[in-house]
Parts: sequence; structure tokens; C-alpha cells
Amino acid sequence: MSLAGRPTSKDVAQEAGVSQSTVSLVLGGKWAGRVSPATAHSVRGAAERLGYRPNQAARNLRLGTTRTVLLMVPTLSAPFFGPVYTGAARAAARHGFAVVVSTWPDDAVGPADSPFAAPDEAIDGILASSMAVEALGGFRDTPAVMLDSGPAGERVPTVDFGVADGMRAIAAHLAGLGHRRIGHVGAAVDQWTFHARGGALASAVAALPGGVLTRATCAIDVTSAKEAAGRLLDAPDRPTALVCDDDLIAAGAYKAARARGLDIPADLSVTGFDDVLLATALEPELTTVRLPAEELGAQGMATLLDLLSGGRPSPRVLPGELVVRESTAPPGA
Amino acid sequence: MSLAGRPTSKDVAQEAGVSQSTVSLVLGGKWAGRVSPATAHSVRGAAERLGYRPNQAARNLRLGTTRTVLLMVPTLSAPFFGPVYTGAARAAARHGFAVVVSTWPDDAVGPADSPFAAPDEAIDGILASSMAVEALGGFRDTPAVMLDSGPAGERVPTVDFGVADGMRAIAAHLAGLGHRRIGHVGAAVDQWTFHARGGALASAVAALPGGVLTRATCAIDVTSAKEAAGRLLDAPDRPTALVCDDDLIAAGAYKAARARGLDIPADLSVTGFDDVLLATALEPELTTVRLPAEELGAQGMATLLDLLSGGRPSPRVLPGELVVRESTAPPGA
DNA sequence: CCGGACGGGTAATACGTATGACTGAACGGC
DNA sequence: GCCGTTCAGTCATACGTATTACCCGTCCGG
Repeated sequence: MSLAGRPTSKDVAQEAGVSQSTVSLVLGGKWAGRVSPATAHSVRGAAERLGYRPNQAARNLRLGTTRTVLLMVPTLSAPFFGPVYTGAARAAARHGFAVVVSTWPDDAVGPADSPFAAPDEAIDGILASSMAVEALGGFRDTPAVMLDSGPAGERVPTVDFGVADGMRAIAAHLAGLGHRRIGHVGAAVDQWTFHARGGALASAVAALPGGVLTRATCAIDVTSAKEAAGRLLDAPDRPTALVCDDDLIAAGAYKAARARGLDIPADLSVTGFDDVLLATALEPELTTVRLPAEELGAQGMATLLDLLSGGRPSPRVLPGELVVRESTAPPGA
Repeated sequence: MSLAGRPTSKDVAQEAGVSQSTVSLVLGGKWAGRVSPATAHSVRGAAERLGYRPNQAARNLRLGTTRTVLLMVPTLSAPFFGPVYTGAARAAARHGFAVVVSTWPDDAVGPADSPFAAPDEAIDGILASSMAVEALGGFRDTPAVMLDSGPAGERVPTVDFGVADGMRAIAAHLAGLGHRRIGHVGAAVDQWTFHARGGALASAVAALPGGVLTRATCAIDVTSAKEAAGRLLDAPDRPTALVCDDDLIAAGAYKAARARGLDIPADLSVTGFDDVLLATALEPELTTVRLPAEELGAQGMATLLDLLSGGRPSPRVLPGELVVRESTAPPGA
């Protein structure tokens, strides 16, 4: 039991020859004009010597707080959300906050009814990723920050990726290579980020002289993606480039292309989105947009902590970055 | 603040017309012979009606416990550990426990000095994955369960994968296809699981009539793996099959093979280990050994909870499963 | 008819912290 | 020389729970 026998503020008080209240005042930083600098110093010394760490349970009880925030993500088994967690947890730890994770139930499209959705312990705030603000449900009046979920009105702060810019960068890159007939393999997932990706691509291609966009959607898995990409490739006047909503979808597109004897990038350019580990494991390596997932978690947590301490954080947008690798080339190269 | 205004045991007591102690007795389940069934029933009814949830902070303070366990993993950014967390958290949640994660610092080979290693809050137990029991360091006398870390002596329970059996299954599969010259692309990582994998493969090939094993090691990333696999392929009498310690390493082997104009599986069979998402995204799909990562987390947590409640859990081993896909075939097929 | 046992419940307390109310000494102003 | 202030702390209390010690009425054995 790493709790037993730990020094308490009372022990520190005794060691320093002061009262427990003084210890609490000093260590809480609220001693301006109440405790002499000399006393404060000796208290700090005593605390240091004893290796005093405040008992969080007692502090939480007293303050009616928990120093715990809930991170709601669709899953931790997808490659994207691990880093989000890491970034959030790291930022939280610096402020003495813990992070508990709630994932959506398997095969669910939203967080509702998750066995995780309402952890027994109370929480101070929520970091909710990739979901509509309405889905907060019972947590409506808990301070929350929405991640990668798009604009959410005045009431709740957001941190998003600049996915539209990212998609425009892809479109510009392909256009620059000479592509005009572009296929979009979209994720059939009702999340802001995918709507934004699709919308940005559509308008970018529409603005391109001679641009033609075809479109198919699929679930975010290789099999489904392969099938959807195949539909686009089998159409008359097939596209010379496939823009995929996600790296994993791009992997499916690779398979569809190979099954038809098309070489990437000579016969077909393919792009992904997110830049997960997979992107460099594929062959050829995937041109994609890198989204700073860990940064999303970190900035989200910073925003939430700001909110919790009474701030009025403004929305933030983290730019994606086009990473050109080997899967794109001029058409017919 | 989802804490404010929550009903307390005192509120329940009032609602039920009994004292707070009675409520605590009933809800704690320790009322045998102290409270009449009728009263107990009415207390439960009142608690239900008010939606009472005990305040964890108060309970923790009283009991000197935290209902929090620490999960130590190398990283959450690798595809393998997300599911481990999920399994552990799910099992923990069922018993009202929370899980906080500590990852190793970037580029570290062990958990030492991690900013996460000593979260401020105290913990009741530790689930430590993929590390030597000695590395527990300052947590030596906290109840702990080692995951995927090999035998750890009498004092600390373990949950491991049957990696040796898995590797033997791979060897048998390849031998059955007719392979004799086998290359091992090993992970140059000082973890039990990789030592076990290498050892099992070595003895399996040694036991194979005419079996020849060559070996190269690398870090667990595509570039490094490609280089290591290349060394094996460039040797005289190159192997007809490459056994990789990890799916990601197999991805590197694919690249090395392609760079040399070798077709998989016609000219070269390749196997992986772990069966992460990547395995089916590759082309051809990867023959590998599936390790039930989520199950590891779940069983590990079950073991830890058992330990915490005074049990003496015995070591468990979770079998891996050979998944034959498209990357293996008879040599020269 | 009395004492003890027992069933059914309550009162009181401690866990460790943060904080508002209070106190005693020194000191300055008039 | 006395009072109001400030300084430097301390006292007491509350947060919500679990548990130990106690209490009261009833029933039963002798």
C-alpha cells in the first residue's frame, strides 16, 4: 500500500514547528501577507525533507474536485487516438491531473450508452474527440472541450485540425502534377472531420479548370475501402488519382489498384490522410497529410485546464502538413 | 461541476428514515445480522430513487485506498498497447477502478525517470507491461502484475503470451511448406518477449533436419527492418523465408524483398508477429501470430484485482494463434 | 421475576486537507 | 498613554464515508 505511512501535512507541521494550517497555506501558495518568508522557507524545507505529497483524496474531498478529466474517444485501438491520449495525459500530469478514458462501445457510432460513458468517479471536465457536441448527453453541464469535432458554438471551446487546408493542399499538389480526374474515397462516418474533408476536396476540384470529381464511400477498414476504390476504378474514364479520407482507406485503394494491374504512382496516384505509422509501411510510401495528433491532445488539455480555471479559451486550429512521398506522380508518368 | 449537489449517504438516510451509518452498512454489504431485510430494502430503494453514488474521494480518504491502478507501458503510440489499455480499463471499470497510464519517456529503453513514472496521486497497484520486474524501482512494494514480461519469480504474478508456442507454430508452418533456410529478422530490444521469440525459433530450426538459421536484428521501425532484412537477403545462399519478430518489421522485409525484385510469397515467404492492423493492410496480407492484446489487459487487470483482494493468483499464459494469410508459400512456388 | 443474550439500529469518530474566524504581539499616530 | 492596525500565525471546522462502540427493547432460560 503506497498510501500507508505517508507523511501528512501534520507531520510536516511538526517537523517545521508550525501548525498544520500554516503548512497548508504555504504549500497552497496563498501565504502572501500571512506567513513570513522565513517560516515559509522552513515549511518548504520540512516538506522536502519528509518527501511530503498531499493526499489527493483528502484534497478532493475538501475542495469538491477530482483533478480527473475524462477523455472520450471512439477507440484506443485505432492508431490515431493513442497519441491523442499521450499528449493529453502528459499535459495533464504537469498540472497534477489524471486522465481516464472512455471509449465508445464496439461498433457504436457514438458514445451513447457506453459502459465507460459514466465512470463511477466524478470528473472535473471532459475532452471529447470526434463527436458532436450534442452527444455529450448527461455531461452537458460539465466543462468540456471538443477535439476534432468542428465548430461547436459559443459555449464550448474547440481544438480542431485544419483539415480543409490539408485537403486543399492535396488537391493543389495533384493539380500541380497535372491530375484533373480525381476520385474521392470517402469515409462513410458521420463526423465533422470527414464532412470537412469531403467538402474541401469538392470545392477545390470544382475550382480546378477541367476538374472532375467522382466519389465513393466506405467504412474505415481495408476490405471496405478496397471495394469502394474498385468502384471508382471500374468506372468509364477512371480517375487518375484517388484521394482517400484516411491512410487505412488508402491501403484499401492500393489493393484495388494492384488487383487491376495498375501501378502506383505510374498509373494511379493515391493520397491518404492522418499520416499514421501505416503510411510509411506501405509500398510505395504514402503521400498524405500529417495531423499532429499528440499536439491535439496536448492543446486540448491546455484549453480544458484554462477553462477549468475560469478562462474563456478561444477556438484553436492546428494546421496539417502535406507530406509528399512516393504514391503521387504526374498522370501517365 | 458534476460533483456539486450530488446526494450523499446522509441524504439517502433521510429519505429512508434511518441513520447514515445504516445506509453505509447496507450499501457496503456488511449488514448481515445488523440490519433487518426490510430496512435494507428501503435503504436500497432510497438510494436508487436519489441516484446515489458514493463519493470516491471520501471513501478513499476513509479507507486509505485510491481505487486507481497504474498501467506502465512503453508507449500508447504503438498499435499494440492501445488494446491492452482498453482491456485493462474495461475490466477495471467493472470493479469501480480507474486506470492511469504511465508511458516511458521518448526513446527510453525502460521506464526509469519517466515524468509519468510517479503520478502525484497514489495508486493501489501496478500493471507493468513489457519490462523487467527490477525496473519497477520505487514501486517495488506496491502490488504489481507483470504483463508480457516473462517469468518473474514467486513474488509477482504474471500474465504472458505463449510466444514460444507461437514461434514454433510459425516454424512448423514454414517447415511444412518445405522451407529449410530460414532468416530471422529480430528486434534488437531487450525484452523478454523478443528473447523468447528468438530462442524458440532457434531451437525449432535446429530441430529441423537440414534447417539453417541466419539472423539479423534491427529496431522496430520500417527503415531499420528493411536494412536488416536486406543483409539477410544479400547473403550467399539466401533464406527462402524471413521470420520477423514483429509485423512492422515484416513491413520492412517486404520493402527489402521488393527492392531486390523478389516476389512475396513466390520467391520469399515472410511472417510477422502480433497481428496488428497493418498485417491486413500489407500486400500480400501477412501470415502472422495473433496475440490477444486486449485479453492481456483484461486478464492482467483481473489478476491484479485478485491480488489486491488478498488472492494468490497463479501465472497465466494466453496462447497466440497462427494466422495464415498470403505471405507464405512453398519455396520457389 | 430477573439477568443475560440478541436483534436492530444509532452516535461518534477519524481519515487529511483548505480556509474563514480568531488571537496576541508589536507598532505607530494623536 | 491609549487605541486602531497590521503582522504572523493558530484554531476550529467541514467535506462524505466506513466502522467501532454503544444503546435500547424484547425474548428466553432459570
